Amino acid sequence: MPHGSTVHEVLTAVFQVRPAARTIAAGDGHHGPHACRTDELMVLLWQRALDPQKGTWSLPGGTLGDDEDLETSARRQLAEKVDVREVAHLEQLSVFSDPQRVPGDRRIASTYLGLVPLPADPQIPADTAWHPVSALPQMSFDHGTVVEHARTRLAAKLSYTNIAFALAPDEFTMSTLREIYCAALGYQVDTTNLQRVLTRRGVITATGNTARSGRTGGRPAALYRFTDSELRVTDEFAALRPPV
Amino acid sequence: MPHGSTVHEVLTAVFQVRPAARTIAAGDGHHGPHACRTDELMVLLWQRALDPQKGTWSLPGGTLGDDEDLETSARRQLAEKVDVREVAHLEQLSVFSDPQRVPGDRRIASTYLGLVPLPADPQIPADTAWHPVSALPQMSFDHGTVVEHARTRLAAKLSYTNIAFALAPDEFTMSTLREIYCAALGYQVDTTNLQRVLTRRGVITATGNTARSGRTGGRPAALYRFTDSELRVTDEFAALRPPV
DNA sequence: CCAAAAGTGTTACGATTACACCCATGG
DNA sequence: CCATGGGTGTAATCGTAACACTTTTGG
Repeated sequence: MPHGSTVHEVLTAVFQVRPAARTIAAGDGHHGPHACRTDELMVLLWQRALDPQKGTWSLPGGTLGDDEDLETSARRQLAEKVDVREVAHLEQLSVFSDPQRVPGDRRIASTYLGLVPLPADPQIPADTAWHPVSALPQMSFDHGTVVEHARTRLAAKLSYTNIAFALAPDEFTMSTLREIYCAALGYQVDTTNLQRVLTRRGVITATGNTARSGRTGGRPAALYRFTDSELRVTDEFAALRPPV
Repeated sequence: MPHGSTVHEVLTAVFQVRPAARTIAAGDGHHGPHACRTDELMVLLWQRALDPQKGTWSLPGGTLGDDEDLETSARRQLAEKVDVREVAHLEQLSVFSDPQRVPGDRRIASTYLGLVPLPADPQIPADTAWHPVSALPQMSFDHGTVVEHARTRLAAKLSYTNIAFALAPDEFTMSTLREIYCAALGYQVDTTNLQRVLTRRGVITATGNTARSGRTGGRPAALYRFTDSELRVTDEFAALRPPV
């Protein structure tokens, strides 16, 4: 065999919608009536302290163990290495198998998309940080491509599945849910229509409870929850639907 | 290490729409005006001559080589082992990584969906045969699950991409295309609407040529071709479309 | 009473489906 | 000239987008 060993690794793009930690220039105090600015979709990365590619940012992950399957491995890596346990949804993306994708021994990477719901704020190690998906730092190897795939997959599934359950808190107002969709999709979403679409499809259910109004007044919002806490396809066919 | 070696294998579910080779009871000579009966979606399988699971049917594939990536490997296996080279589209499905999925040394399987267009009729080895996806034989290991995933993926993508280019001949009539969609989806599709949907989306283009009418008469059909010969998403968002 | 936030209703539009009807060809 | 398959047109439907308007709260 011309090669040394081949190992199989797992890489996970962990996403969460989080308050944007940007330094806002003071004076720009006005928000449009539907501004999607406060929250942003972020991805969890750690910075390499050693070569190769010292200083670049990597996805959490590691080598697949002999007795675990990929999903188990992904969950283990997240728990052990970045202390993240609140992953509400984990799904496989594609495999990166180019023999030259990393220097040294061959590493075949199976990649995952992981979603962490809103209230969680895991303690993460010092070399680890959340980065806005819209402004990634210098990424290691092909990890930037993985994040891009993950973002694309998430945006697509927001449109025809209930996948947002894994980004939202247990109970939420429509405004909060709208923030989440805006952050994840990267464009404005109308609250009214969001409510109607998700209700029609049975994705969300009103709990009957209401939130208190904020300090600035305003009518108290009704609270909703996701009907299921597991991925469900709600609009399978864009066209050529099966006959009733 | 408690284990022997771990190998990475590639398995491909190769689909083609083919005439159903069923023994039809004579006398049932009538077809409904839109019968989707003549053609059927079939998958290429080979029968194991040795244990484990001797006699069961397997997907074509094999071990990943040291210097090739997964897609290259899949193409190589199909060319070498079942002599199939006319694969117009190949895409990754999921990875099967359960340590116990096959007896003996661990095998991690990356699975693929491959599509062969209509006019092709590759010479296949003696232990190999096309089987209707709707009536699979006794399958080896988890290969039945792979076929099921592949079928689901194909059906979904028929609805929002141009993936049918990889099942259709270069030039075709709408009737032929309808046969293909019916076979792949497993339910009736209206020719008129199929034409309109695909034309509106720019998926198919009229070539200007016409086919000759059959022996029984009938108006000659216009010929079409797919605009692209590579996968393209034509209807990304079922809902929550980005604002214009 | 005013601003702010939430909820409701209405309209318009786009895409798809279903189906009736007209056209061209071979026997 | 008639059966057969192909093509065109139209109406009904469904779901979503856009937006104006009403309701409820805090100051």
